[in-house]
Amino acid sequence: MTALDDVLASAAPRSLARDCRVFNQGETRVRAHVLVDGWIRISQSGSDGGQVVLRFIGPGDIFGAVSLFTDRRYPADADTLTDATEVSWSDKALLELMSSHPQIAINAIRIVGQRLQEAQHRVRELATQSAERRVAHALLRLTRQVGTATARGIVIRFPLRRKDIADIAGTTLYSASRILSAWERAGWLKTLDRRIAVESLPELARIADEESETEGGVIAASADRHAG
Amino acid sequence: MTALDDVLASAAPRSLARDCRVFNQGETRVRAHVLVDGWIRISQSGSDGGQVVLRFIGPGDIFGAVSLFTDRRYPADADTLTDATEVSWSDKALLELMSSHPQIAINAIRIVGQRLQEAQHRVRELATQSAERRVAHALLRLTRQVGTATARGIVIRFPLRRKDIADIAGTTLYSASRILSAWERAGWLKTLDRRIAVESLPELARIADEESETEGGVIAASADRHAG
DNA sequence: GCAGGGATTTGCGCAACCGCAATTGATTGT
DNA sequence: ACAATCAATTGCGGTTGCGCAAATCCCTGC
Repeated sequence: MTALDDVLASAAPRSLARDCRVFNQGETRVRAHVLVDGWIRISQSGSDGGQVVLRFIGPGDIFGAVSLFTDRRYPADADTLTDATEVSWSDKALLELMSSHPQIAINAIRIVGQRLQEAQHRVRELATQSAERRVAHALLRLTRQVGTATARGIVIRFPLRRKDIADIAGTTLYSASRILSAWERAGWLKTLDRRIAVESLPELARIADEESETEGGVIAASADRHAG
Repeated sequence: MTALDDVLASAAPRSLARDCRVFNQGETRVRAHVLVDGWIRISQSGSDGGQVVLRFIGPGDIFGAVSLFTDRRYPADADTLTDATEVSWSDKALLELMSSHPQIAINAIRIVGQRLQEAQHRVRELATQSAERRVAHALLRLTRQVGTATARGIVIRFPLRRKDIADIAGTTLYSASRILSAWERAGWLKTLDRRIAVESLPELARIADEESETEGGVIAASADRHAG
């Protein structure tokens, strides 16, 4: 029997409607999931109200799997952003698969390792960079991961509220709103029906990478304009 | 041949002096390391000056291994905090070990998975909590990971500068200094020769967990005292 | 014991950013 | 079409925390 046969034999498929909870942070009946179709948001919230979006899951991505190896509780919430289809495996099935096909385990290390590096990169960003730069980075990553080139610019595949952007970039609803509407004013992007269309990637990249040479972001610049 | 025999046969041991660089961020001759003895600091710096401490490595911990599975560059710097001994494996040796002993790969997933969860937890902390709370959390983690109970309280095993604390908690040298000296004034800890001794864990835990009910940390409280 | 150099503290001013509150704009259900 | 709900914007004031600069502390080497 090939690895693929084994994998498929033990998989449990499921259909999910839009805007529904796939699993809850803290839940203990953990399974390893792979998204076949659609989009899912993984977010974590603290005992205080604080919340962050950890990542977006697209077709082909694994999610919820790490918890099988740690404390057997999901570390975050998963919500569908669109209609979606997933398959999942029990801990027992997954361990058997990995034992008989070590390459599966090795691939898993690659994936988890990449996410670890991303998370650590994000830790540095949050610890050292300004809110505006973080929003710029967040948008750049989104365009790369889930952007579609159109006549209006690069459109992000699913609707995002200001609060979502804030939770991705690690700032507040208000700051996110101010930053984004400043960029709209500058003509670098547009939001239409919660869907963000980036029209000038280079400008965002400039904000994101700038050596903070007191050139200031758009917010500071527009404040100057009011004063002058 | 047992798994352990295989592992030992392909290991390369090395001795390291204190305060020396084990590997550099970006280096491409990557190996998987295990620390046998001593302590190591893993830190990441950006093209701007920004720097964060990602974690401390103690006896028995793996480090630098994830890079074998991702882009084959170390994602951070590693420096010894004490004299140390490590063993390491080439990518080839590690992959062979994992292929012939899947349990090794599965254990690796557990370890990387735990670190991923820690990193994500830290992302949330940085995105949502105050600098003072983050310093409190950092100290609590340090006491748990590398604390020794003594007559003077729980002492952290290796010397830490204020800048180190700042890089761990994601704040600045100045803020870290103000926060820690406020806590010293309150009698909750002492620093002696760069070594921090925590005398009142409960107070730190209170700061770390408080629902931010405007009870305020020590900094705000002492400002009040000056004003009053 | 003394000079030198890093580490730390702290006053001060300032920039970033938070968050309420009020308004406007958009979306949905009946 | 209209009310009700939800999202977004923005003025304003307040807080946090950054960061320079100067003073002090403390360790190390001579």
